[in-house]
Amino acid sequence: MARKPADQSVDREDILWAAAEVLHRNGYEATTMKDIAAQVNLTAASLYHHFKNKDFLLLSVLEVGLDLTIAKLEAIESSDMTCARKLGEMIRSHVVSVTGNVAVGAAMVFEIRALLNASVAVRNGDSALADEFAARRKRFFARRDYFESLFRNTVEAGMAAGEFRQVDAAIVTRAMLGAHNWVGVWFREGGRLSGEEVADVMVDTWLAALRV
Amino acid sequence: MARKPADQSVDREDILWAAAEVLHRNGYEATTMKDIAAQVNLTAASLYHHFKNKDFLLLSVLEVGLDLTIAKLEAIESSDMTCARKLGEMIRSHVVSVTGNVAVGAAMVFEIRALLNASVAVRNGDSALADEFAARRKRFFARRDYFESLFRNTVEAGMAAGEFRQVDAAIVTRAMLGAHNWVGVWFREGGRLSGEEVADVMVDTWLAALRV
DNA sequence: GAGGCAATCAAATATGGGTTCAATTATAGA
DNA sequence: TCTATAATTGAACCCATATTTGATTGCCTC
Repeated sequence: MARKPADQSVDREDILWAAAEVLHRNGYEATTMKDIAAQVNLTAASLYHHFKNKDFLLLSVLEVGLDLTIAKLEAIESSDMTCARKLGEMIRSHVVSVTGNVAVGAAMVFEIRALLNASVAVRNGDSALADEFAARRKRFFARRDYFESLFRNTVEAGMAAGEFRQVDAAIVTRAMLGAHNWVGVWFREGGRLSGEEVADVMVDTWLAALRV
Repeated sequence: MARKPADQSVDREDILWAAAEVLHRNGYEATTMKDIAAQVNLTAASLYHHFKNKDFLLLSVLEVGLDLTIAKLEAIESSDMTCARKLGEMIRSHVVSVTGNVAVGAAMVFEIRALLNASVAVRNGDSALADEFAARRKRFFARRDYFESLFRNTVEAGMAAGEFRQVDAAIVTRAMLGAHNWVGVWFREGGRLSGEEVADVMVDTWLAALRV
């Protein structure tokens, strides 16, 4: 009943992935600290050694997922392909991310509302914690907006370059992201199509929607 | 502290809409019976006069939302327009539903997982209730599949008729529904575009994606 | 206007879940 | 080898929440 041997100990990372997994299955409110802990063979109490509380844990999951996705997108954006190529690669990358790690993908999508309501710190009356959380949450949403802008900018650039037809880039971008996010809901490993194949269909669909 | 005068009494319907509202704001698990009750000036206890328990209440909300949407879609499907016209109308109808009643729309989307996990009856050990719930839930999911099929069939019919290019109808349909569902997440009354206008963009986008 | 049903509530119950705490042990470094 | 630190735990705490119960009162019908 104490520290585990080094070869079976878990770190922050492990907990994050486990949490993503459980979060995907149950949703934030329905996910208990015990559930998450069980996934890594810990007790609920142990989680508090790694995270301040449940809200921070959730937020960390979302941050990690978002960062991973953004990193891939940035690499594509800074390449020198045509806008159409770029957009295609971005779509593929996003969809593959979602299918490859449904947990994080779905968490990203569905737990954001929980994040908005998050208020454990407030309930506790610990205003320092509450402030820190508010700040991090704000940063997260800013980053999510940035994520969205990577797609939107590419769409707009493509229109400017005459590669795409004229559309309401903001709405079309959100339609696109909605379609991708939704994949995390219905996609099942071992189904008719692989993640790559779903991604192919998406790329084809959106490029068709935008073709001049 | 008893029955309210007839002119201010609430019925099942009122509670359902109120619940949809709160559910949209907070999500299933974070929504308390008290929250819902407050929305209609009742106490939590009173809700149990109208619904067996929280799970049944949620399920009822989803059923109502789905039924409304399906009714509109069926009317369109049974008309004698071209497939393209039909699909356009279906998209418009769906998107307008979502923007016009974000509560139900979002509940539809986001609370389905809660529905999957729903287990109050089970927790209670009341197996009669559990069975009844399981049956209704099953029916709900069947109906949701039917809802999806209304779109998919139209896409397929359009392909067969040569109105649409050849695509993976199943995936494209889900992409479409994902895009629409997502509208419930970001749409805000009083934003740059009205619900109708958003619907227009969606129609345009999907018909473009499918045009030969 | 009496009886019965419908709708409501306050209060009590039970339980689950987040969180804290003090104690315990592995590990790394001196 | 000794010590400080990191990781982990069981148990306790506290509170919010779903649900039950029994009583109360408006309303409709005969």
